[in-house]
Amino acid sequence: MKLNEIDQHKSTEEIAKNLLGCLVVKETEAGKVSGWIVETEAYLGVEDEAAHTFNGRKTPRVAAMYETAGTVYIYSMHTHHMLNIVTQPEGIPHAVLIRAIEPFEGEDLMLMNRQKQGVELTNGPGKMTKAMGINMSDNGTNIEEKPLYINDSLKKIPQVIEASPRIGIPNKGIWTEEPLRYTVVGNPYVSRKRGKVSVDNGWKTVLK
DNA sequence: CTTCAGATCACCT
DNA sequence: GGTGATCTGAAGA
Repeated sequence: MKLNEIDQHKSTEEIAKNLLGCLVVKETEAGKVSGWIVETEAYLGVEDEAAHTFNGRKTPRVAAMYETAGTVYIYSMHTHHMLNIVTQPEGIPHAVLIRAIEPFEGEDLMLMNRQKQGVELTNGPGKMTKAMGINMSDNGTNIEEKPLYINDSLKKIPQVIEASPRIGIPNKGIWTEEPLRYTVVGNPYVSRKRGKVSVDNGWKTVLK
């Protein structure tokens, strides 16, 4: 499948916004799980102090970041995994972190993986990867191919997209405050959410 | 409701 | 040996 959202001519910030509303799908032996992306963050390669590739750092762990657009980069930390998608041509280590999803298919499988209910199922980067069964075996694979892929033919459109500072980035100069985090306003699965939930979970009504 | 410490480990220095 | 792109449960306001 060809992904319109990952166009190498677009900026990483633009792609981060376009990915909101896309469906992430993981197919495992146990079954299929999927959910709509409701929260992303942009990481801007060598100049971004908050990125793992700041100042051109290139170690085995971050190697996938330097691959072509659409490559999956998994970062593990504190026994949690985080899902990233490379956004630029080979050699330019920009990526978008998928921070939260709204469950669609396979919610029963997510419940088994997480032992949590409601928004706690997928409202954070480590939570959604655990719920969907995403792990290091997905590192370096392509987001346009199974078993982990994005389906943009069922895309939802956010009513309002909000930009805010990224989470967990202290003491990184201007990069701590830079609004590179994008959320679907009013969606209950957005992490660290305050305020109330919108009708339709913040999605525009489908008019087809 | 909000804040905070501890878990726990791969990877870097 | 030190450090996190986090999560959780417990304690405080």
